[in-house]
Amino acid sequence: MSISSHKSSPKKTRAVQAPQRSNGKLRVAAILEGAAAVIAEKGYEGATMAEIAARSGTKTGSLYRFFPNKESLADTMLVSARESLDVIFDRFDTGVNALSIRALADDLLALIFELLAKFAFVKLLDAKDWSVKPAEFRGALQQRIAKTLMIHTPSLSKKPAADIALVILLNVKSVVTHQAFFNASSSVLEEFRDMTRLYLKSRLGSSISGKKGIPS
Amino acid sequence: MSISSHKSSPKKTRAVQAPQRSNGKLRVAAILEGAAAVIAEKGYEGATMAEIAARSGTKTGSLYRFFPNKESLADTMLVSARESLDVIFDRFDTGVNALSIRALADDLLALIFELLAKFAFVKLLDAKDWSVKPAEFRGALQQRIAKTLMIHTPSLSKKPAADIALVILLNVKSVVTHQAFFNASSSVLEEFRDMTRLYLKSRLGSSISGKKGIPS
Amino acid sequence: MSISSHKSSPKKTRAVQAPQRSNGKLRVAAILEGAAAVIAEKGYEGATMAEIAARSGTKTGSLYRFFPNKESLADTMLVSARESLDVIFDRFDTGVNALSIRALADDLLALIFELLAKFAFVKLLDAKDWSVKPAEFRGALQQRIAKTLMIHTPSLSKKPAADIALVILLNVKSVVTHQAFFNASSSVLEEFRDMTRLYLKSRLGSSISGKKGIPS
Amino acid sequence: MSISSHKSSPKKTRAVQAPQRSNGKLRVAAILEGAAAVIAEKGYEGATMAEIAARSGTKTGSLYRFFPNKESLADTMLVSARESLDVIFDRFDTGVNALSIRALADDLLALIFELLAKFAFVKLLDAKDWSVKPAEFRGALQQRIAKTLMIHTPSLSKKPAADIALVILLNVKSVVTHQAFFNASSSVLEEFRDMTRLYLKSRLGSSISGKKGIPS
DNA sequence: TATGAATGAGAATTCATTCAT
DNA sequence: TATGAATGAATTCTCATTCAT
Repeated sequence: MSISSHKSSPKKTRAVQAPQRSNGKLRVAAILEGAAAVIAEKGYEGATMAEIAARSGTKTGSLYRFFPNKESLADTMLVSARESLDVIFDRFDTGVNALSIRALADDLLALIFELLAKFAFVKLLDAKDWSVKPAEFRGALQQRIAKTLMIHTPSLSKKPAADIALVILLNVKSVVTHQAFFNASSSVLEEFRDMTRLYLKSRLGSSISGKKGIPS
Repeated sequence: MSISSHKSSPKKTRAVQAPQRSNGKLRVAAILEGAAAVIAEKGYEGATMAEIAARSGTKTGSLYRFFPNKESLADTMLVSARESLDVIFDRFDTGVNALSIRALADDLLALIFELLAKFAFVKLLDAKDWSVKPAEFRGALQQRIAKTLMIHTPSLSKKPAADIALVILLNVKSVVTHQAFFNASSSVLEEFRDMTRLYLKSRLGSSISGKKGIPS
Repeated sequence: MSISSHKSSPKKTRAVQAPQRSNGKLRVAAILEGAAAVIAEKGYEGATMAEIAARSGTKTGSLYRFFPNKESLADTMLVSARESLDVIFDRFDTGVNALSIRALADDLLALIFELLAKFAFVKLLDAKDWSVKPAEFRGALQQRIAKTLMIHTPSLSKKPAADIALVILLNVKSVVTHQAFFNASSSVLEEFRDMTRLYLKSRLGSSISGKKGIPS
Repeated sequence: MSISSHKSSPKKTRAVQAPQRSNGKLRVAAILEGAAAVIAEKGYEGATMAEIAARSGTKTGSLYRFFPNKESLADTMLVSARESLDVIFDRFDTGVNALSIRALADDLLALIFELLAKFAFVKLLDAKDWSVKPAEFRGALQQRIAKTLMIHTPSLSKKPAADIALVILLNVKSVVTHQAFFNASSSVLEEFRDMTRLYLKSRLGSSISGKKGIPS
C-alpha cells in the first residue's frame, strides 16, 4: 500500500514515494512516531511540520518526500491505527463469551482505554477534524465495539449495540481527556468504571439467561 | 437547542454593525460577545482578532484598547461566564430539594446542557487550553455542581460530591461534542440520560431518606 | 470598485480592504507600480511577492492587506490597464477617418507600440497565463483595434476586421518582445512598419474610394 | 501538427520506462528528449528535474551524472537542436532556387513552423531566458534563414537578408504562440501567410530577374 | 554506476500586535 | 478615541542539488 494513497481533496499531485531503502523505512516510522507525539500533544492544527520534523530528527523537506502534505501524514497515522483495531479486538473476542457483564464492562473499558492511550493522537471526538479520516476511525472503532457486544450478547440487535458501543467509547474518551487535563490519578476512572457497569447491566442484563456468572 | 426549555437564555444583545458611539461598557460587551461567537465556532486558535473585531462591529485596533492581547480577551470572556454560573445555579438550587433522584438527574443534565450551549466557546475539555482560565472555569463549574448535589443530598460529603459532579459534567460534554460531529438526532442523548439516572441513583440513593418522591 | 473584486478561483476569502487613507492609496499605487515593473521584467511566475514588496518600499505582509493573493494583484494591474484602453483609443478614433491607409498603419502601430510599452507587464501572448484576465485583456485590445479599423473603413465587416486587428497586434508584439531581447535599435521596427503597410493596403485598399490620400 | 507535411520528423525514440542498461549515449539521449518534452510543456522554470527524470525513465540523481545542473541540461538540448538546423536547411536549400517568391514564402514558413514545433521547448522569444543559449539559438536560426534567402536571391546583401529573416521568424513565432492560446482553427495562419508573401515580394521582388515562375 | 534519500534556501500566505493620524 | 495601516515571525510546501550506499 503506497503511503500516498490519499485521494482526499484535489491537492497537487506530486511524486511521493513509499520508502524503498531500509533507511527510508526507518525514517518514515520515525516521522509517524514524531507526528503521533506532536499531534497528541498539540492537536492537528497546533502541530507544525517543523516540530514533527524536529521530533523525527529530520527537516521538513524530508517529510514531503514521503507524504504529500500535512493532512496525508496525519491520515496515514489513522489508517495504520485502524488496521491494528481488528487484530486487537479479534483476540479480545475470543474470550468474551465467558465474561460476566461486570467483567465485560471492566475488560472492555480497559481495552479501549489502552487503545486510546496508544492512539492518543486521535484526540477522539475533539475539535475540528482535519479530514474524513478521523470520523471514519471513530466509526470503525464504534462498530468494532458493537460487534464485540453482539458476540457477548447474541440477542442484541444492531442498533442498540451501536448505541451502547458509542456510550462506552465516549465514557473512555471522557476519562482519557480528563486525565490529560488533571493528570491526577483521580478517582474518576473508578467512577466511570462503575457507571459503565451499571449501564451495561441495564442494557445487556435483560437477557435473563443467568449463564454468565452471578450479578455483582 | 436546549434539552428541555428550563430557562430561556436572556436578552442576547446582538453585536451592532452600525457605528457605535462608544460607551466603553457597551463596546466591551460587544467585543466579548463577538469573541464568544467566533471562538465557539472556530476554537481559540482558529479565531482571528480580525474576525472578532468584525463580528463586534469594531476594528482590531480597538480590541487592543480594551484588552492587551488575545489571551486576555478570551480569559475575560471566561471570567464573565463564570460569574453567570452562580446566578444560574442559585436559582436552580431553590427547588432542588424537592426533586426525586431521577428528576434531579434529568434537570441537572438539562441545565448543564444549556450552560454548555450558552458558553459553547469553552469547548470544554478539548484540545490544548490557551491559558489556565479554561481549567479554572471547568473547576468552578464542577464545584458548583457538587454544591448543588450536596444541597440535594446533605449526607454527601465533599469528595464524592466532586467526583459525581465531574462525571455528570463529562457526560454532558460527551453528548455535546458528539452532537457537534453527528448532528444526527441520534439516540445518544437518551442513552446518556438513562445512564446518568442509574449512576445518580446508585450514588445518592443509599441515603434511604425516602422523602423524595417515589422511585421511577 | 473594490480592489479585491476578483471572484476568480475559490481562493480563501479574507477581509481585504480597499485603501481608505491617502497613505493607503499611495501605497496601493506604489504596489501596482512595483508589481508592473517586476512582472514586466521577470514574468508572472518569476516575480516574487518579496521583490514586489521591496520595489514598493513595503513588506509582503502589506501586500496582502490590499490584495488577497498574487493572482489578484496581477489581475488588478490588468483591469486598470484595460480601463485606459478606451480612453486612449477613443481619442485616436477622432482623427482616424482622415488618415490614408499608410498613415493609418503607421499611427496605429505607434499607438499600440506605446500601449504595450506602457503596459509592458502584459507580456502579451507569452508563456502560461496566470488567470483568464490576460486573455481577456488581449481580447479587449484586439476588439478595440478592430473597432478602429471599422471606423476607418466602414465597409469592413466584423470577422475580417478582427483578423486584421489580430495581425497588427501580433506584429507590434513581435517588435516589442524582440526589442526586449535585442535591445538594439535594430531596423526591425522599420521592416515591420513596412510590412504592416503592405498588409493593410491589401486588406483595406480594395475599397477603391480614393478619398483617402494617394497611395504611396 | 505541421503546416504542410514537408518532412516527417525522424525516428523519435520514445523514452523507455523499463530499466535501461545504460549505454551512456542512450541515457543522455533519453534525458534530452525528456527535458525537451517537459520544457516545451511547462517552460524552463516550470520544468522540474524530478519530472524530467521521470519522463526519461531515470532518477534525478542520474541527471546529475551527465549534467552538472539544470541550466546545462537545457543548454545541451539547445545545442543539439542547433546541430539539426544545418541538416534540415541544407536539404531545403537544394531546391530553393527553383521557387517563385510566393512558393518560397509558403515553403519557408512551413519549414520554420515545423522547426518550431519540433523544438517547441525553445519557447522562442518568450519571457526570460535561462542563459545565453536560447538567444544564440535564435540568432543561429535567423542567420540560417538569411543564408537561404541569399541563396534564393543572390543579389541580396547580408544586412537586409538578416532583417528579412528575422521578420519571417517572428511571423512564424506569432502564429505559433497565438495558436497555443487560441487553438481555434482561426484564420490567423492564412493572414500571416499572405502578409509574408506580400512582404517577401516587396523585398525580394525588386531583383527583376523574372526567371522564377510567374507571379501569383 | 545508479538511485533513494537528505536538505537548505526560498516562495506564498497568515496573523497578532503596534503605531501614527 | 477610533482605526487604517505596517510588519515580523511563523507556517505550509517546493525544488535544485548533494550524498551515501
